[in-house]
Amino acid sequence: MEMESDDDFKFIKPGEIRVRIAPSPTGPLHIGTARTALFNYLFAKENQGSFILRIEDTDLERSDPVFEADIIDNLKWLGIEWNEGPDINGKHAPYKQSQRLNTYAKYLEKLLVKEQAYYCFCSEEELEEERQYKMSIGQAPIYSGKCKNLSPETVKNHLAQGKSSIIRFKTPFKKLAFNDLIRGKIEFDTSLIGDFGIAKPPTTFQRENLTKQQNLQKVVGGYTPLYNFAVVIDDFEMNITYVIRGEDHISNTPKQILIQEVLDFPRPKYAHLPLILGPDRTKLSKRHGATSIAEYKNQGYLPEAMVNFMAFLGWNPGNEREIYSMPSLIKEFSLERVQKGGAVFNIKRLDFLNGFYIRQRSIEKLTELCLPYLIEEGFIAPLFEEGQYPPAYGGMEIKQNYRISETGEEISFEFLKKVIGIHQERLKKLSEISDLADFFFKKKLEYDKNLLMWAKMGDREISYSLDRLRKILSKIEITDWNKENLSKILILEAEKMPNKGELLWPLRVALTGKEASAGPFEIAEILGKEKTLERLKEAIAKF
RNA sequence: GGCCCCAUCGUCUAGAGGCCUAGGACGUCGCUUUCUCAAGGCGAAAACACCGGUUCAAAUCCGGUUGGGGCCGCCA
Repeated sequence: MEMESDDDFKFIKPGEIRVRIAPSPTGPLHIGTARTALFNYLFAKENQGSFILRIEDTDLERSDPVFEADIIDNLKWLGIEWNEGPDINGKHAPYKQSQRLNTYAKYLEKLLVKEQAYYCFCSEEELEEERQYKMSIGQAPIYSGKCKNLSPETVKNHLAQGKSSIIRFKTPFKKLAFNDLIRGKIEFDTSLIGDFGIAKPPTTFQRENLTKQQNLQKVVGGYTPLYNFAVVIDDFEMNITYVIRGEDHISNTPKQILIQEVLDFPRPKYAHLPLILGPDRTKLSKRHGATSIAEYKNQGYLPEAMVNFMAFLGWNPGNEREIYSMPSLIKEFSLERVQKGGAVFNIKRLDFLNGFYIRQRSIEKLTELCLPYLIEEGFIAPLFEEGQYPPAYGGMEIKQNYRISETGEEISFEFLKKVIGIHQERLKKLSEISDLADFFFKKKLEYDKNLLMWAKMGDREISYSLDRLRKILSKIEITDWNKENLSKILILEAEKMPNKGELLWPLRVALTGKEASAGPFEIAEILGKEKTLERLKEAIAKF
């Protein structure tokens, strides 16, 4: 479905603030893109403006619908929603450049006719050589303009022969300045830019894919637009008033302004955000570790933590408050308070915020969030009637009964809530629940008997403590088996010892097999009398 | 190499000429609590890159130096 540019954006309100995020679907949603999206979103919301998602998929070979879906899903997961786009089933789809090729062709033709763009037949090898040479003699590595003055006949002949070419913009020489909302005046000498490419011929792959859906004849010679050109056309057509993007686009800005000027487009306001940096202070990239939002989501970071964290990468409200939800960010955000310098991605801070938000969640909600990790680990499996097992976890009802894989025992959602509940304040990310709570789902605990020893206890003392525990606990009625009672009785008993640890440490280790864990009383309560005694017996057997 | 951008604790930052003996947060360390680990409370160490200038007064303004980064694609 080709869109006709002339009618697409008729609904735009005059004076409206309009921003966009323009990711290319050549990889999953990157943390940097997400942060840029967030700043655009906050700015739009704060000003009752429009926030647009535009998928920049002109490079068909590198673009992948999988990544497009990833970008959309994760933007939504973060709570960053666009409010405009082609109507699909009553919902706004994102704009896609691949569906707007006719629009680009129209303007490309215009530039060609006005002789503000020209065909360049130089080979890529030739160009690369030129670049290297210019760099070696200390010059700006720009295109020489060799094909700029080719005669119309020569061009026609080359084209007729099918000689490979790209279309270049005829960069005028001038001093150019723009006002950056974050950095102030930025100046360029355009003679140092060179004639950059604005459209390339389609590859065979592209041609095959295009002919199915596009009216190729309408595209000038089948050329597809390149970034700097497509952006200018789209930002104009979509009436973008503020371009808020990463600092890495500063040097693209004069190119885009030049095209705007030639085409008589108004100039949007620009704001270039500082980059997100790795620990080595270079642009955050794959080699620094996880860079996609999806990876963080899978590790068990909460969207509110991600949003709070990303907002403070290069921005702060100017007061001492550090915890912000999306609505409060919308209220407080301002471009004026955005930093100029790059911000190092500090995972420790993200962990802190995530832990904080985990502690804010209700236990019920937290349990729902944690269960997938326990299922994934194979500790538990949802219970289903015969043949009812759904294909993927996604469609499943979470609040239901489960089966412990190792023991076959059936457990309720309420039981799991208790398990998660005692670990709430220990979790930094959801995925950690498996290591923290594994002992609830194991048939037999594996641990060294030395772990049972607290301080300077010897075998005799341990045996005594464990035996004592077994005796006392077995006398407690099952109806009295709760952490309050257990605590009352056991603390009293422990106080008879030289040190409480001599009784409580062995108990906790016997129940968990761990050096560090939640408290023994709450664990014993959840485990139940039978299992608690069983584990004590197993511990005693080690001596 | 050329052009552009940037510069306060390890990190994110407050600071718009005197409120600065430079504030907060994460992290680190200590104390507290405690059977352990967390969480919580209290506390500590920790920064204005350098050199000039302007000014009675500079982290704040100006110039330079140094350092760091980004971009220089038939990617976006």
